[in-house]
Amino acid sequence: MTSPIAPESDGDARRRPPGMTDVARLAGVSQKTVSRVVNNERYVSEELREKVLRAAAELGFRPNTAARALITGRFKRIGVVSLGSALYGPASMLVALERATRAAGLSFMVANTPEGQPEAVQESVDWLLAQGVDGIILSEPKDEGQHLRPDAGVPIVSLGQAADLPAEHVALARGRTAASCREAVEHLLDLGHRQVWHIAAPQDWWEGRERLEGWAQAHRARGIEPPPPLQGDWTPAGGYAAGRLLPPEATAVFCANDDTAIGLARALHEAGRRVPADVSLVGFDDIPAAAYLTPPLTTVQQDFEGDATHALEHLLRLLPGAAPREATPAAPRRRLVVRASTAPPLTE
Amino acid sequence: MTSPIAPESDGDARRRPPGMTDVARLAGVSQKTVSRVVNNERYVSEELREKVLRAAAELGFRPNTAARALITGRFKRIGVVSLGSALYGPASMLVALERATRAAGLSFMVANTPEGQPEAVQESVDWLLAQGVDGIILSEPKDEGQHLRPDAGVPIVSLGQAADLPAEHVALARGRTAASCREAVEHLLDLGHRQVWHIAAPQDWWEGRERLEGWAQAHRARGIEPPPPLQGDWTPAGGYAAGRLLPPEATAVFCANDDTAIGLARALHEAGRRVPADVSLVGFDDIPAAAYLTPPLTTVQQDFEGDATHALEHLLRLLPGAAPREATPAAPRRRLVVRASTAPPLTE
DNA sequence: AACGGGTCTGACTACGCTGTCAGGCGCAAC
DNA sequence: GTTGCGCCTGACAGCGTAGTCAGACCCGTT
Repeated sequence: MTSPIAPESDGDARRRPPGMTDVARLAGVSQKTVSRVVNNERYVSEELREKVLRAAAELGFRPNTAARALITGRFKRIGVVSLGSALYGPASMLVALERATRAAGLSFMVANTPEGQPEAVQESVDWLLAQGVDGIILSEPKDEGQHLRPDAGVPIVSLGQAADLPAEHVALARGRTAASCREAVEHLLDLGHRQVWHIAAPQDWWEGRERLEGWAQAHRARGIEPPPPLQGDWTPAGGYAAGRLLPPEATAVFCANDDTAIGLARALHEAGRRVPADVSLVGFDDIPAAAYLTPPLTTVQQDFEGDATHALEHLLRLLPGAAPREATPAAPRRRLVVRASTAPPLTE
Repeated sequence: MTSPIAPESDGDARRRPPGMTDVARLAGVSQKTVSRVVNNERYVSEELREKVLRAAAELGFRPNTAARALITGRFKRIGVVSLGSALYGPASMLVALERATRAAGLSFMVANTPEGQPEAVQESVDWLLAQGVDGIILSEPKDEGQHLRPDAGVPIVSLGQAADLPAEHVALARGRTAASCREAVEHLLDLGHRQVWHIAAPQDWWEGRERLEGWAQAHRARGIEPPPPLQGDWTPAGGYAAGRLLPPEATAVFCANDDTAIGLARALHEAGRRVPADVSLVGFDDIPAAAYLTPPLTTVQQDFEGDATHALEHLLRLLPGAAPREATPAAPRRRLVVRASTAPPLTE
């Protein structure tokens, strides 16, 4: 700023970050050779390789992903559509997906669906496509993913059901959740309960529907008519509200998730009904707090890491140029964790 | 597949997505005009604009962000370094940051730090820089962010303390958490408790240190010597373990977070001590379950949305070409929510 | 009639990188 | 001595977009 006339003084000019050309000049090689070193291509002498690496380190060179993506047409990035929610389940799934993605050398971008908008999923997909992704995972547990335009141009897989997608784009086997729920309800029936009530998740979440379905299946398999389901909303508040509607003759309840069970437990406590003596409770998720509630909560433990890895591998298999991968090691498992919130019904 | 010899038949050839050139050809204009329309530049006649938009829609044109980033040098993307954790606090902050970022028209990329690695934060920052971001927010609540190389080339702001960063890169005022904690502890002292115990978070988290600091401050302000803090780890399990070490004379405990309080409550229950009659409990976070525990938990409610918006605006102000923004509307607030887990000590 | 300025449009170029291709070298096979 | 083939290197083109600049046109003013 000493000489107002000096054009673009070199001092504080916003200098662009170094490129391969700069590295090449410093190392005394061609730009293409730098490219080869950076990408670990064959046919570079050890001598030049080291010279290039030294020059790159000295300049603090970082390859420009935009330029690379422009020419290769690949972003090495996958997008995830998720409900914007800090609920334990969705949040854990996101963490697991991020871990799996990065382990695969890909980057990871989330788009949360604004709540309550009918076209929210399509909008998030568009957003991800606009940002540039090679594939999309719908972690969105609601139904809105059912109506996607088919012209995305990249593979899309769903963690659950999504009517519009071809069957091979559904990453996790349908009915898996239902089977776990069925097991949980059977545990209660085995204890001697005549029937098991259910505080359901919203039925426009497919995950919620599956949990209800498994609960109903367990009854029907034994020729029992399930009681009418109560309506929850995944939250403790919803569980509490539903709990106040629970009829006095109920002796066992299967909740759509642990948070619901917490709310229900509170409602029961206020009504003077003891858990598990008067009412047995089963949740779903095995949140960290579940083992430390009073009483500790019987629940179904999920395998988010396994699910995430499974879904990602499924997606990678659909990507162009996918190496033919061997069969997925093992389907993720869920298991019932029996704690003190379940007991046989009181014999009167 | 009918003719195995046909070289690259046009049918299923992976055709690249349409570009501005294709749109231009269809609309009968130059590529530059398409660029102008897409970017809402001035000096395009309404007639051409509509023709271009029609052509773009017909081809399903999506601007190529890689090419745009290549030429502008900006990615319109910010990165967030976070602990990979589904803990309520971190997860809520991520959701809030995503929302704020997208509202600002930017995209958003998370890098979770692998646990337990000393250089984890630097590594995540490098990862984000390699992906291409215009700025970075450290949501990482641990200390490892203190030793960042200064040559990032993009602005970095921290949600908390990070010794290496210039002061103006710390987005949230230091001591804010401490003040809230102090208020929580004062609530207990005001109820008549002689002293308040603390189950601390790990002290290599600055957030954990601040919570301990506020607790200690509340004592010292009244000339009381605080009891030695017990060591927790944010989890119910940690709270439970610490709770078993809580001396019998303790009548009030301030927990580093709600999960810790849940574990502590369990330990107290097993020891036959009632909450709040024998021991009062205060948590931190106001997780959704807090109001539905038995007893409902007194706790400090956070303002993740506010914090996220605040931090993002702080970052945007550091970006080159930042419009001079008016002062941030209002500092995010936290407030104490008093529920049934706190009461005066029993008068013996 | 000539001029100046605002409006509109397109040709050209550069961004940083990877793909393609050609060429030089050394070595073994004929 | 020639040929052929691996190994190594660099020149060149081009990915899809935005910046620059020149030019065409229209208008109102001198």
